[in-house]
Amino acid sequence: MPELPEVETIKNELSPQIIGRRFTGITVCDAKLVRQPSVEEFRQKLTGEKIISLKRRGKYLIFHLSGTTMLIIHLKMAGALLLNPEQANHHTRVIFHLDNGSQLIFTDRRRLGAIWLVENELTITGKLGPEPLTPEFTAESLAKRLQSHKAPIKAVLLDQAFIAGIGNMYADEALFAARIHPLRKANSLSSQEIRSLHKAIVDVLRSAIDSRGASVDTYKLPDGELGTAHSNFSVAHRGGKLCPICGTSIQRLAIRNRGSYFCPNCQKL
DNA sequence: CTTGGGACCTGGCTGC
DNA sequence: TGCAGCCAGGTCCCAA
Repeated sequence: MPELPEVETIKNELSPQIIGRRFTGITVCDAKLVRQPSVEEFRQKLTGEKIISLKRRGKYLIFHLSGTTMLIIHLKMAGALLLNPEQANHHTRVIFHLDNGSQLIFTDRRRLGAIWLVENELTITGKLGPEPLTPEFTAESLAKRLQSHKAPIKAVLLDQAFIAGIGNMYADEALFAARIHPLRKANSLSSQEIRSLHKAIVDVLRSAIDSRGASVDTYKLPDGELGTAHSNFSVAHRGGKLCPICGTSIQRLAIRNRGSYFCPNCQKL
């Protein structure tokens, strides 16, 4: 599932391949994924545009273009961006043709992904909370903002308006690393626990980026390779397996209809 | 404002 | 063997 480390990795590995290239044509195989504007307008406006830079905000990929618009892509659950894949993929939704003959292919088995072409990126990303890997994200700012939330800490970490980029896997991993039960009310954490959580969030995300993301389910890098961050997971996607610290069986709990994995011994309520 | 539940979407897996 | 139903989860929408 693409979360912050996966989208960051895609951005890093795609950038040198596509910066400076121009779109020579767009093939839309599944109109559902093009959210804005109409498919026809999308194709017309994007064709001929040059890619100036590639950025990430939360889990969104943002292509800055030579004209006044920008291309924004969200991979949601099962999306991937593949550059010149060797095999045809029957989940291909959109093909971006580049002026060096390359094809950038958006595949998405579950059709949940989304693409926009907008004048102002804030119409899409404006509601996002702080980026966890920037200096603005401190233990102090985290503590202050947690005070007004009494929902389970797991639910608050998944709220993109509270903090951008954390998804189900890395929320579970960060809470485990900080030894915090996912059902703890956000405003009940001690300042020591908040410092641990802040460090855990940063460590978990940085470590996953170092491993080029986690390839659970369908996540692939633009060159078709897999990330390895999932092999370092302690609890995420490890229901019934043993806690690497104490050997207790990892439990699953549904929070906001999301599977939450934790160690009942290391993360007590 | 915060919160929590359902919907979207497809495919792999499980159990009868 | 077939098939119903669960599970995976990022985000939007709506109701309380």
